[in-house]
Amino acid sequence: MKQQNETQHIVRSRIYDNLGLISQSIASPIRLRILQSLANSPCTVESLSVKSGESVANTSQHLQKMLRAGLLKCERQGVSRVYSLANQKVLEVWLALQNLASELNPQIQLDEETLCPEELCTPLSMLEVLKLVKAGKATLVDARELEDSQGSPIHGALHIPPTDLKKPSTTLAKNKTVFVFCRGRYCTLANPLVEKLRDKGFKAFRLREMAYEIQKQAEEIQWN
Amino acid sequence: MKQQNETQHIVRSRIYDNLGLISQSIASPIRLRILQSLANSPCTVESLSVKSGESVANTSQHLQKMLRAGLLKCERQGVSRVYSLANQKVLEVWLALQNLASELNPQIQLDEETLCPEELCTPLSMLEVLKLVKAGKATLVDARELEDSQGSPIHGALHIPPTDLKKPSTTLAKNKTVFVFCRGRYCTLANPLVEKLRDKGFKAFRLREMAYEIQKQAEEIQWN
DNA sequence: GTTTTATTCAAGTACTTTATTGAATAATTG
DNA sequence: CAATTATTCAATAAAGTACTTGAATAAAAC
Repeated sequence: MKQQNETQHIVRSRIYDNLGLISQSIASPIRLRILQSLANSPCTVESLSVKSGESVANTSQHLQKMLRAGLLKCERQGVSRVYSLANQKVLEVWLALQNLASELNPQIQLDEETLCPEELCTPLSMLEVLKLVKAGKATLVDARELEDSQGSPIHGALHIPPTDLKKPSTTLAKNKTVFVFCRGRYCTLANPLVEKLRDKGFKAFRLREMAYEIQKQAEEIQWN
Repeated sequence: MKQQNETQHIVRSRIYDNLGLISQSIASPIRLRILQSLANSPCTVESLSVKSGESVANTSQHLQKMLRAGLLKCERQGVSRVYSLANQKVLEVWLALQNLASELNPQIQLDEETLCPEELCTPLSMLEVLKLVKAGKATLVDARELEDSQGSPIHGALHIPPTDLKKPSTTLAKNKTVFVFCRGRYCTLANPLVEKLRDKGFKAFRLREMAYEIQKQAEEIQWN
């Protein structure tokens, strides 16, 4: 009995040490940026280095830290190595952290409002939006870069990349409300598109959610 | 337009810095232990120091780190200060982290099995268990210490603290299955109780979930 | 109003993490 | 097979974090 308690104590310590390691491996602004990039599409070291604004060597080191903790996987593709999330649970932690932050910190609330103004956002819940889309009463638009749109495609969404802003190559049904999403609450790609569409007389709104959240919600609808 | 992009860049940097700060503030085995303790009931510095096995001064410093990040709140109660979670979103991050860890790391999977053996656990989902309990076909038992049971009481659960193991002061209906919960997947308080009940001829199982998860699920049932 | 109790603070040392540099590697291309 | 490309490695300096110690604080009890 005493021995058993000792074993439990050791095992528990090992668990908490491992949990510490995993949480350490996401605990840095740069690594969170990387995670956010990888949330949308797998990337090479160089492209992550550009996106995060860090040197290649530094980016590589951050990637390896997360790789060692098991958060990422890495595969060769020609000359490059392509990193991606090991697992969708990584995204769940990242989302939980975003939710926590915006609840805890008034500064973050203000900053989120700057990037993703209330006025542009729909008052509807994502569930309601998706139901409208499914019923053919609304159009869902993906405003992300081509790379991300291909990395995590959303079924039923029309892709209008930032490059198409000036010369919109697609025609949207005028009588349907348009809901635009991008890489989530800290991304502003959807904003100019919503504004442009409103100028043209559309009813247009942006969603705060990132593609993964939309995908997840859409899957849930399937089963009900 | 250029200026707007610059503003967005600054704002985004500030958000990521803040997110980094928050994630830093949970990234340590000791602080995760503290979080786990606080998930069940508010605690004084001294009791957390005992639970985590660290000196009072060190515990206090860890607490202040989380307090500064906004994760905790603190109020005086007589001579002592009582710390508690600022917000349930903190728990959501902690749970997401646990889920991630047990998916990523085979070592953690093994260790979890040691603390919370499959053989003791119910194959039913928590939703199914709660429905049985609600229908009066099963008994829900809280195996936590008195302090935790009072800190986060679960409506409809019968409390059998560890001290009651030898002289069970309560009588359970023999014809109902018994489901026991404690502080969650790294806690072993429920195990001896389940074994004891099985010896006595009960159908008894433990739940892996912590009180907060049970509470949350129970609330969801209310609305359906 | 002195003592007790619970907690924090300040200072110090040991350790870890970060970003930078330039060299090393290893698959691919010419 | 030499050159190119994408990435990692190794070494370093600077910054930040962790734990300990003993003193300081501040509310409560005597």
